[in-house]
Amino acid sequence: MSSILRTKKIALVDCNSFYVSCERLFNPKIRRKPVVVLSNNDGCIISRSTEAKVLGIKMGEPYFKAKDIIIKNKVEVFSSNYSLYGDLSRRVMRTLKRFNSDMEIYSIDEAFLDLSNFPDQDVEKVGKEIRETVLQWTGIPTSIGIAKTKTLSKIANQIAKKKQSGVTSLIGIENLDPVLEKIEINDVWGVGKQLTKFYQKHGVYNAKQLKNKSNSWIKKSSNVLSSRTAMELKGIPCINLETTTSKRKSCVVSRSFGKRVERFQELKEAVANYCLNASEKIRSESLVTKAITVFVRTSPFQRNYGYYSNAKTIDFPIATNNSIEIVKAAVTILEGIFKNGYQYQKAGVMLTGLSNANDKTNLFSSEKDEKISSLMRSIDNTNHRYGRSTLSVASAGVQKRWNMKREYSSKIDTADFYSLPTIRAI
DNA sequence: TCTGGGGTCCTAGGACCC
DNA sequence: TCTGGGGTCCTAGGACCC
Repeated sequence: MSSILRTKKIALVDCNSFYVSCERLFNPKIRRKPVVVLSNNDGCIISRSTEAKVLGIKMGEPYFKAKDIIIKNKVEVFSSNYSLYGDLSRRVMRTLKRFNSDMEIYSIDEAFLDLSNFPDQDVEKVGKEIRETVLQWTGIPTSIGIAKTKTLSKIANQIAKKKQSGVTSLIGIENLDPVLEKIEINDVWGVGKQLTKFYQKHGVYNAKQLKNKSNSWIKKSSNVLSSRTAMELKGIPCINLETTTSKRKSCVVSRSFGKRVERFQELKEAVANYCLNASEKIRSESLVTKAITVFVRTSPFQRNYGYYSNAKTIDFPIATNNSIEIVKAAVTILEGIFKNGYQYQKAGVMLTGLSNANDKTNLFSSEKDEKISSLMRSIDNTNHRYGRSTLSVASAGVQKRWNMKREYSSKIDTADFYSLPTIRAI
């Protein structure tokens, strides 16, 4: 049959409690215990094992609020270790690529696969094979949902999470209404807090009800994104698989401080460090930036003690990825927005209007530029070999009292050969 | 007294995602 | 006492132009 008549079959592979699973890989003692992983600065809970979810610990909950439950139930706590998670993520994605299907890496722990080339009746079996392979090769457990559209595969995935087999296919089911009826509106992909409120006001409480709303009503009262979501619930693909990794459009580096910061000098050091980090990132992707924004703010949770938040942007005359130039601009902005007498909690830099460094319009125009560019290259190489910030600029400082809090780090580095886990063949 | 209308481009802010 | 970080896209509204 022609490919036009063939149904789309999209699989969503999602790693279960990904960060927790990563930590468990290197620490078998916590396999069946409740475990949570904290965000930067040990601020919030961002990954929970099933056992931790059962205890009522909420996603995104501030750590200090959950501390009572955590201590009482001897929950294992970890500070986040992004280089470890990133490394394991790459291993999972490499394994998925072996299945030779079109693939979109959607986030650190999720990927969509196009399984349209398999016959309808085979996809569930294929799903199980993928799941077993990933588990065996990387040690990471996944859930897989398969359906005609991305939005439906998200729903299939939610169902798969609750099943022993970890795989759910909605392919070949004539009437999905009984399934969609059980999915609360806020659990639909693309429906957040605000839309949930809006839909509920209009009597839409589950996925089936949204599916049955008229497209024109949705478009008129919300926007095209919402109408796409509803179409996808009907089984009509509107959101394509993004198989080519397009270049990013912006780059943000921001951190909350381990301690409140009041002095300009310390703020300047922090911002300079974020700039070095961001410019190195865009250089590694051969990008240049058109503008930089710097922002500072005090804690939004203590608005009564004098809240202050400000941001400003500077445009570069010529798009650049030169650390020195970027730090200079950032410091200029900071001088403009810094105010004495506030306890700053967070600062960040944002590089926007990114474009390809090799574009004709961005060509280096002078010998001096060529020198700077080669200087940047050698800084990056040295830092890569001897660890970040071996080479830095003067304003970046050395004390870093504002640095993050990470009390519960597992200190596992997969670049260190001896901490690699051994995966047994089953 | 009374002051058009429509197009384009840009930006800030909001909403969403993981 | 203690509340993450990094993205994308859309829309409304202002500036500007003819």
